[in-house]
Amino acid sequence: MSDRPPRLRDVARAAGVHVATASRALNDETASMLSAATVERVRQAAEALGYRVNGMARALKTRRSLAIGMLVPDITNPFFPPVVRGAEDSLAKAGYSLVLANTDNDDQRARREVRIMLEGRVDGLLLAMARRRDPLVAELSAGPVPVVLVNRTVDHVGAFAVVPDDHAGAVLAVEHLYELGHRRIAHVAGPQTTSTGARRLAGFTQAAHSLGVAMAWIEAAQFNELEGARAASTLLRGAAGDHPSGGLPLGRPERPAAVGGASLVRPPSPQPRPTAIVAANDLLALGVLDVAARQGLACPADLSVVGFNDMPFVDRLQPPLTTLRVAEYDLGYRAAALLLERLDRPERRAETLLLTPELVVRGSTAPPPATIS
Amino acid sequence: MSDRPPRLRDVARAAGVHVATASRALNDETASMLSAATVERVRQAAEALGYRVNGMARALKTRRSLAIGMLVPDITNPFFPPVVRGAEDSLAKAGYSLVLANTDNDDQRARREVRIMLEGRVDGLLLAMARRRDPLVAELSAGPVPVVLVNRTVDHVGAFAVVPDDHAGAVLAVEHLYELGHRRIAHVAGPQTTSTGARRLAGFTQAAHSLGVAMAWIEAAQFNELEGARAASTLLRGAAGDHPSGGLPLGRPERPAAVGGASLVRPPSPQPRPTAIVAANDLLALGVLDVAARQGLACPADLSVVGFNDMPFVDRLQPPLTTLRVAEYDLGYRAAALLLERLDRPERRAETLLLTPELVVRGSTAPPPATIS
DNA sequence: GCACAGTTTGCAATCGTTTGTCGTCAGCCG
DNA sequence: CGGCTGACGACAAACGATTGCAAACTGTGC
Repeated sequence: MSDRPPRLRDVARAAGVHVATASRALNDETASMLSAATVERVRQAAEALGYRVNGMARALKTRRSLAIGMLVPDITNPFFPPVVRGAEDSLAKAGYSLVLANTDNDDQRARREVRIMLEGRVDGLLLAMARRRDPLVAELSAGPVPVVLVNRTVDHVGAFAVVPDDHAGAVLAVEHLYELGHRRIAHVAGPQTTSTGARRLAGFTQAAHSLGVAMAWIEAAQFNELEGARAASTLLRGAAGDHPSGGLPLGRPERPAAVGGASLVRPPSPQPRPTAIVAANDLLALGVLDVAARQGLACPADLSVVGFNDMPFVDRLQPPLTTLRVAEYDLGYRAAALLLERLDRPERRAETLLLTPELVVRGSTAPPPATIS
Repeated sequence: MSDRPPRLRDVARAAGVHVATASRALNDETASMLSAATVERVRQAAEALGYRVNGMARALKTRRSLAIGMLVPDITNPFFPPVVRGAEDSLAKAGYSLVLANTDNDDQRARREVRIMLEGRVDGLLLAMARRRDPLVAELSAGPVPVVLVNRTVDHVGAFAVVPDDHAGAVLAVEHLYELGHRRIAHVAGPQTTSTGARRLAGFTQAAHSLGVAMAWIEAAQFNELEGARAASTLLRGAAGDHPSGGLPLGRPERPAAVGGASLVRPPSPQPRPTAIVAANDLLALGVLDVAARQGLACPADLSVVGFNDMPFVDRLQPPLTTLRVAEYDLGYRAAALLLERLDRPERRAETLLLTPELVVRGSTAPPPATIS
């Protein structure tokens, strides 16, 4: 208790060898240089003394901390725990530790955390909070440690990233609604500063356009229920404008003018309201459902709603939410695996891995109400 | 890119001072030993070179890594993210990093993670996975770094812990049901190997006893929906036994004999089924609701259900769940704060902080159905 | 019996800081 | 003018491992 923990020197002395020999004996890669007897003797001594290698000293010498830093906007958002879990499992398997920090989408806080992590000499960074043009991500990518983006990526080419195929997912959602008979579909888009927000919108508009359905969309300022409700109340105020010319450039929709946090592609006009809404994620969908209920619209009888992500427990809502399942665990797992690979092969070329979402049809989508129109 | 990052030596040379002087200039506590001019000159040089202190070297010298390890059973369980978040916020404020690992309630995995963390020389440990008699926790408490338990504690006295007042919470739940008119109340108890499971059961039985209501309870093997369903199906099979003599010793109920993972305090007898069920946590409550629905029992008309924890989204279930809100964020925040204090004052005496839960009445509880009995 | 090859092991430098101790120098008072 | 007192800053010794290189030792073949 009072005496300090044993050092390698103590082990060496106990085993009657030099400290260098002890080091080699304890290290699996170098143990083969030594005779089996010596290795055994050293290991016994280490065991007996309760020796534990000093990671700081080792890291200082080897320039490897065996730690990876991960930045998420907010672990409290139900989307992220599985991602973190996947990353942790992947890293643990390789003997790495996960250092976690929340950024709250706050650039200042993110920079602070990054500085601490970099000073702590993490070997790499997993970033789940990237914006499409993110100066911090740009700096970091040019920095001393390899970076892999998760879930959200940047517009700039040349990043390492593991993200869901947002575009394809949105197309799936629209096609599903189309097949049910919907011809007026709206989208509550996520913040267009994020790749997820932008690509889902792009997929939505492209699918709507190529299927020839009337559409409208609004950008939510954040991925949360409040913003979802705000957007929905505009969309459902009989305000859904017909927007047949909506094909935006694939994957890079232009940013619409924002109006008080939410923006309209077309000014409200006395058009019939949409019969279905695709939300850019489940949290937004929850907001939509709230507003619909408040306005006396039954889901799915009067309004179909599709979410995105298949967060835990959305299958237990009333009605259970139709949504796009993205393999969150895999997102984290693959991203961490990619990062670990890069540590070994630094010359590796940039690559983006797209994970295809799966449409999960539940109770919140149904054929549109029969109308005279 | 190709050249190594600048070292303190480089900064010192650029500023024209000795490396020791540079070190002091960059350190807020020691900067006062130097003239203002020198400090300024060194800081300018550091800034210009983009100097970043090498945490490994510093940690090696100071024996402080500025990192805290945290072990949770599974970050994917919605209860834990707020706890982790609270801990991270608390630590970040003090300049510490959070190293996170999942144990899956697996002792082997936990030991592995702990070893890695200790080798990485974390300064302290936050443990959210303790069992009532946990040899690992015992070893760790006697180990080289301070330990603070979160959410779950151990039976052995002398631990540092921040946990919800489980006993009081369970009493609140029973009293609430009693006031609604319920006189036959059952409990789906959590695993009795955990303090949360045991103390909630103790509170339940004590309250039931002192109010003189008929009660029964079953132990679930784990805190999840499946086990909740299993327990409920037994409890609702008209199998709820009258159990007036159930007062168990306060805070330390004896472990009942387990029967295939779930155990009955009394063998099933043809008694009327309970009109209300208190579940030891929200996940178990979800399982109860599933079974009730499957058996055609309406909640709350035929059966009232109370959960525990107020997990995210249980307010959006149908019906919204009545539950006990424990301040999860605070749990993590306070635990981390306590740990940090211990780092400064190692002689500090053990203490347990109990956070009182708050009863949140929602739609899943109502007066019992009027019966002839 | 010796040179040589091959295997083991020891030596010592190094990683980048922090910090106790000691010199130096300027200013001030007597 | 000399000695004393602080204030600054430099020296050098750690912290505990890893690793290139060289020495020592073992056995073998001639």
